[in-house]
Amino acid sequence: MRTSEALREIYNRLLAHFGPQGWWPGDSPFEVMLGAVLTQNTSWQNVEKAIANLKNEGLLSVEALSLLPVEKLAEIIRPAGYHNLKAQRLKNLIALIEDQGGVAALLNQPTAVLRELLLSVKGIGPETADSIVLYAAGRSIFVIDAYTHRILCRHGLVAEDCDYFQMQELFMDNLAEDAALFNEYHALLVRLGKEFCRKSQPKCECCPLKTVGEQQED
DNA sequence: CCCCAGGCGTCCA
DNA sequence: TGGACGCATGGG
Repeated sequence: MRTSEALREIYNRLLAHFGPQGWWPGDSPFEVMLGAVLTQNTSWQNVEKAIANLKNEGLLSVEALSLLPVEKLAEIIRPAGYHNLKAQRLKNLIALIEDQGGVAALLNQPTAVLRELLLSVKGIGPETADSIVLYAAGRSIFVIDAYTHRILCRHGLVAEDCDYFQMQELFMDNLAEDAALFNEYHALLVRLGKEFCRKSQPKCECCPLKTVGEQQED
């Protein structure tokens, strides 16, 4: 089975099994950007608490967060974990947004420029940058995360040492360039990961993908 | 008690 | 260039 066919088959099965995921969970591009930083190595459940705190404090704006001392911000986002680290990272992101003339102006930059601007922020790496490019700006870039890596490895589609950009190329070289497809695909991989492919479930039994790439039928 | 979660920067060989 | 480590809260 060719790679492009296998990736399509995986997508079709995930969509049939789970249905559309409606990502990203967030009410605005700005909230998506904050969530992308807050969810670094952290369960979304904890991120929701931090975002709820920000909303309750009326801090879900560039202006409010810009004026807020980093120590205060850290306390408010404490449930998301690494709060001191993430408070500074959010501040760094806010500084970029202001420097670029606001959220809309930043997100309207050409995709490659936007990506480089985000990566220039201390505390924003490939996954966080790509999450913002795809889910806040709506550009067709494929987001890779720990679940994606684990799923691809466990199904023998990539080697264990396959890095972020190799996995990203795997998807982007073998799928139509379609932001809606990339959006749903990544969300479905995370859904699959949460339910069937956590570290504590090494067998991946009952996984809806278990025969993809093999010759046998279901 | 343990392990783990939608990463990233730093340090060191 | 790449592997180990710190960062930290909350759930199972």
